[in-house]
Amino acid sequence: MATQRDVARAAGVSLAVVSAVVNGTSHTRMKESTRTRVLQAMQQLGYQPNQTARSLRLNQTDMIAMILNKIDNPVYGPLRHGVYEAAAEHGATVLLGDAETMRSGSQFLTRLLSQGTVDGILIRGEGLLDDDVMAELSSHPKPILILEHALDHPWIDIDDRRASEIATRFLVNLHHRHIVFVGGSGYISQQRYLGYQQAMDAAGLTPAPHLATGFGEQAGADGVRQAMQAATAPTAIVVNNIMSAVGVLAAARDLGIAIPDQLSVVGIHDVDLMQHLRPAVTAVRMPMYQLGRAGVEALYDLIAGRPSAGGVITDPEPKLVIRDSATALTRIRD
Amino acid sequence: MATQRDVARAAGVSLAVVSAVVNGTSHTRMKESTRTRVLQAMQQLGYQPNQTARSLRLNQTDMIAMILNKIDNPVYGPLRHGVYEAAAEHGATVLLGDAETMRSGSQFLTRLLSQGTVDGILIRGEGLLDDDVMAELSSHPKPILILEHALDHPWIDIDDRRASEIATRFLVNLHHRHIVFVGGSGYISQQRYLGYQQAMDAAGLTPAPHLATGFGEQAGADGVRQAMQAATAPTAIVVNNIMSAVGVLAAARDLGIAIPDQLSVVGIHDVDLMQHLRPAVTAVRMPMYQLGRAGVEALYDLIAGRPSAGGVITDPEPKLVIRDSATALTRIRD
DNA sequence: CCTTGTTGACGTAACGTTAATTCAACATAG
DNA sequence: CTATGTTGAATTAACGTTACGTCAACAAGG
Repeated sequence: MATQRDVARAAGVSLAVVSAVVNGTSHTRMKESTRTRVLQAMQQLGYQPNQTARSLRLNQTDMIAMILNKIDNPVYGPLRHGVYEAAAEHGATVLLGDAETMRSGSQFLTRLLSQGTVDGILIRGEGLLDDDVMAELSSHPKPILILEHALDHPWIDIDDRRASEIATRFLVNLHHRHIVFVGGSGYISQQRYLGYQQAMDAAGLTPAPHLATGFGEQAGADGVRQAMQAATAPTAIVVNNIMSAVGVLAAARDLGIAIPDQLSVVGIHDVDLMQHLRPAVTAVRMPMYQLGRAGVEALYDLIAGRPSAGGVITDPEPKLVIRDSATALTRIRD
Repeated sequence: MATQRDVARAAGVSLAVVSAVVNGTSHTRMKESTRTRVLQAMQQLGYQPNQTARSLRLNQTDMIAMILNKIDNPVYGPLRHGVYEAAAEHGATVLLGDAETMRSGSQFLTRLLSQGTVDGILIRGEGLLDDDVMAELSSHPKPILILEHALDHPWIDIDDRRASEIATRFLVNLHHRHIVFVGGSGYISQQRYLGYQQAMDAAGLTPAPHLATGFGEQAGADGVRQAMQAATAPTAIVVNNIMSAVGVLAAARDLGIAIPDQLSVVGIHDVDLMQHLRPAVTAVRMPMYQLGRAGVEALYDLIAGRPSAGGVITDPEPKLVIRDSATALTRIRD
């Protein structure tokens, strides 16, 4: 492939001029005629800049890594979009990795740890990374930003507590009194349980214990089964994880429980799928796209050595999307 | 950060020795004691190799790009796993891009086209890339492998025709006679329609015209609605796209059609979600993981200048996973 | 004794880019 | 006419690696 040297030779100018043309440096000036001559030579030779050489020289790769705990989770779709978009605006490309494969010594981790791979790292799912992996990453000279609540790193997160509070309050307003929270483990589930608790308390209702069955479809199914075994079965469920909601629907059908007539369901996080399920699932939409964008901006603040704006995103609030899986309780029970 | 030069100084050896220790070169030899001294110095200084410099020197980045037409499609989960795994075995990292954002002049495309970004490119969804984008990519000196049927490039694909043939034959064996194919546009849908046609012909049945409603949930719903409007409504449907199957279930429910009692449904491609829907969806599992692995291997053949094994993957055959969405037709209609 | 081979290492030239430094040619002001 | 600027460019030193070529020291074989 043609290099700047070839272009310089073809255009009859020095290397410096070609470089200046390539990235519009003001320091090395030239006549407009020279510029076009260089541009023509580039065209003719099919010159393509060499990223590697550029990165070496500038000590900057224009790549950032994003590590997700479960890359397949559809809630990450908008997050990824936000990150890709914002990264592109910064002229950067995204290297996507899965937390599950990030073991110590793995190819991806080794790559990340080596110099000149990425300019910064975004992580969602810090809790799922082994401690030694986090330690290795932390020793990396490039900045790290966590896309959830964190203690040892700059972070930015969505308002999980508020989301479940909104979901719970919605059910309270539909006259439900026995509402249960089907959740999982970890800080995020805990926050969501807190929001549930808060809304229950505010309504003068007794919060049920946290049914921490885990993540995913099976967890939702398990949650429903456990909940329905209680002395007084709940009339409504707040589901921690949107994929769990799928399991909740399945388990309810299997148990012969009609949704929403016998059991109302509200999910946290909204994905396209929810509107195509039957019944379509009422869910709280979280600003994942904005989280992605804000994460990249904060990371670039860090990269530039500027103070980075972190904390919980409150501007686009979690938003309830009402569909068919929750309905008002007409027959008051106790 | 410490460089090889620093390590060399600390260990009292030359640069060449450090480099040899780092990548086990046989040309430059050394005493075992020297080797351990270098290793110790590395440890002490926290030396991390610089990928960028390495790439520049070797003209090889140990990265490959994978471009998917709809990155969020869950059927790509196993494909991605296969690609990531096989790439890691080759010491390479994967740069994931979405065909939707690959416009001419976009950040990602520009990056791909520049030298020293990736060693090769994997594409699924060639048809969705603009012609000028494909032309630009093709002019790239690094090899390109298409993960579906292609004319202008080496390719490797799954057996779509066989898949729908299997699905259709299954329904035929359940005594269905009015079977319809809900599909979309493009080569893949066409192949699947062909498989359907083939199975229908083999059973002496008349294939219905291709109901090409597109991709995704809405397409599935549209397909059902159209199919049920026919003079003789079908008793079974083969759904081209797995996400369409979700839409089929929803539309059937909305129309008051019981699945599988009034309408049997078989999907092509299987994803976790299918077993959690109600009814759980009978589907043909495609070897997407193997496609990913085989794609990487073929790409590395190309990179090494070896002849690459392409064509349709037949070893793990498409496999029917029987669940609850299809049942035998007992009441013979006409 | 010289020749040949082996062990263990060193020096250095690239790879392609960027940016600091230098400089010739010419114009303008005093 | 000289001093001072400006325009338009060329030279060159890195950035961190890798691998080729070289070489000293020593051993063994004739």
